[in-house]
Amino acid sequence: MCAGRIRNFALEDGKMISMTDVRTRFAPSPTGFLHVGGVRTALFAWLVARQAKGQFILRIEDTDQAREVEGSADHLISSLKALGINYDEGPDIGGPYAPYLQSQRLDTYKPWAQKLIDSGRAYADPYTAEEIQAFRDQAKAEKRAFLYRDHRPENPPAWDGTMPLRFKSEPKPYQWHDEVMGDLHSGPEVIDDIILIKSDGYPTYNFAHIVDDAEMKITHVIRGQEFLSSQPNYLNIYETLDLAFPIFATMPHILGESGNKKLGKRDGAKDVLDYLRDGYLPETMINFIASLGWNDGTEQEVFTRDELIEKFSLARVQRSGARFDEQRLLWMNGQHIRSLNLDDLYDRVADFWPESAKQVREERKKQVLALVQDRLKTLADLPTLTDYFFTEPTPNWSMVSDNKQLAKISTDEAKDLLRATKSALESSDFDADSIQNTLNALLETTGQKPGVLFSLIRLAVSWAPFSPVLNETLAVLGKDTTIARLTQALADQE
RNA sequence: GGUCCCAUCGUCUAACGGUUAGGACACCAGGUUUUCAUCCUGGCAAUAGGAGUUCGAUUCUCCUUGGGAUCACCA
Repeated sequence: MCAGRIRNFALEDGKMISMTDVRTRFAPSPTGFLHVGGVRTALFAWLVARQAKGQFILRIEDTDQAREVEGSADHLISSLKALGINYDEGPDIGGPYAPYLQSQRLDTYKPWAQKLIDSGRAYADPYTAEEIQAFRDQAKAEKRAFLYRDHRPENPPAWDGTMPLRFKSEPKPYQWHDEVMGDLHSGPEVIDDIILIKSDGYPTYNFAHIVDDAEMKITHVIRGQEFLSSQPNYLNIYETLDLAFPIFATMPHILGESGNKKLGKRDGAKDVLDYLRDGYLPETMINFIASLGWNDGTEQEVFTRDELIEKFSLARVQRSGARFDEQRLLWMNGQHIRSLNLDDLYDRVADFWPESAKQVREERKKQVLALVQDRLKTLADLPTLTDYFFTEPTPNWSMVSDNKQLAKISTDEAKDLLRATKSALESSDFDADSIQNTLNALLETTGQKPGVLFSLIRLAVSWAPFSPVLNETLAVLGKDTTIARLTQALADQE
C-alpha cells in the first residue's frame, strides 16, 4: 500500500495508534467446525490487519471444558489455512504473547482477578445454582428483569477458587462508537455482576477476552452481533481494570437460506470445508462471504484476494444481516474458475477428475480441461463434463428422443444424418477449423438447422448432458474416436 | 416480557436532501448460421406504514409495524 494511505486510528481516550500497529484477532471456541458466519468474522478481522500491514492473531477460546469438541481446534486451523486466511501468531505457530490457547493461560488471568479482588471490585459468589434460580424465578414472577447485583451478599466469603468469582459492577449509562454500527448507547440497567472466573477455575469469555486482548495488544475487537448486548458490561470491566477501549466493530449475522434466523450449525450451516470439497474455490468463498454485507461502493462484484485487502473498509460494512444465497455463490465460483490460468486450474482440479482419467497423461487432461473451463461452475462438475473424453460412453438414444430439437426428426432421419456426418468427417483434416468447415458444408447438403444436426452429433459422440463447443470437442476427441463413436451410435440403434 | 440493534427489487446491494431509485444473482424472452451450465442483448421487479422538518425526503426526526440479538458457572 502506498504511504499516502497510512493513517492513524484514534482510541477512545484520545491516544493514537499508527496503522502498522494494528492487531486484530479471531477468537473462536473449539466447539465444532467453522461455518460461514465464523469465516466472515475471521475474514474481516484478517482484512483489516492485512490492509494496515499489521498482525492477525488466532486465539483459541477453550475455557468451556464441557462444550469443547475434540479435534475442532485443529479443524478450525485447517479451515483457515484452506481459505488462505493466514495468521501471524497462533497456537500452532506461537508468537510473542504465547500461548494462544486460553486453557494454557490460566496464570495470566489470576493477577488481573486478584487486582479486582484487592480493590473490592470482585467477590466470591456464595449461592448455589438452585438459590440463584430461585431469585430468577422470583424476578420473573414479578415481571422484572433479573439482576444478580440485586442479591449481592453482604459479607461474601473470601474467594478460595471453589466458588465463582463475580465482578462488582458499577451500573451507569454508556455511549460508545462501533466502526460498523455507529454510535451506540445503553442504560445502567443492563450492567450486572457477571462471573469472571468459574468454579472450575477457568475464566469466562467475558473476562478472559478482555485480559487477553489487552495482554496481546489487540487494537480492533471485531466480533458478531451476539456480543452487542454484553458490551456495556465489558466497558465497565475495561474501566475498572484501567484499560483503554479498543476499537469495536460488530458484524451483523449471516442469515440462513430461508427464514431470518441467524445461520448457525443447528440451522444447517455447513462446514466451510464442505464447500471446498464440493468444488468451490477458496477465493470464491472469501469473495462471496466478504460481499455478504460489504461492497466497495462501485458496481464491482468479483474481487481478487488482493483487491479485497486493498478496498475493504469496516465503515462500509452493512448493519443488517444478509442471507446466504447459494445461487449467487455458484455464479461467483464460475467467475473465479474462468479467471484462473490453465496450469493453476489444473493443479486445483487434481482431486476432481473422473476415475476414467486417472491414468491419462497430463498433456491430454490439460487439453480437455481447457475445453471445459468455461462450463465449470464448481470443480465437482468435472466428471460429467469430461468423462466421455476418457472412456467410451454408452449410447442412450432416449437422450435423442427427449431432446427438444431432435424430437422433430425420426430415428431413420437421425441415422441418415449420422451416416452423412461420418463420411464427411472421414475426409476431414480434423483440426478445429477443418471440422467447422466440414460441419458447415454438411448443414447445406443435408438442409438441416444447426440446432438439429449439431445436437445430434454432440449426443452421438458424447452421450453427455452438456459439452463444450462441438468442433473443438471433436478435435480433442480425435478422428478415430469420433468416427468410432458415430459407428457405435448407429450400431446401437440397429 | 426488559434491553439493544436493524429495515431499498424474491436475494445481495448502490444512491453529498434534488437520479426516469442504479448494479449483480435468480427468473423470463431473444441472440451468438452449434446443443448446453459459458458469453451478449433486452425484460420483470424495491424505498414496510403513518406523521413531521424541508421548496424538495430512500436519505433527517418521531410513532407504528416487522425482523433480529441478548437476558448462562456458553462463547
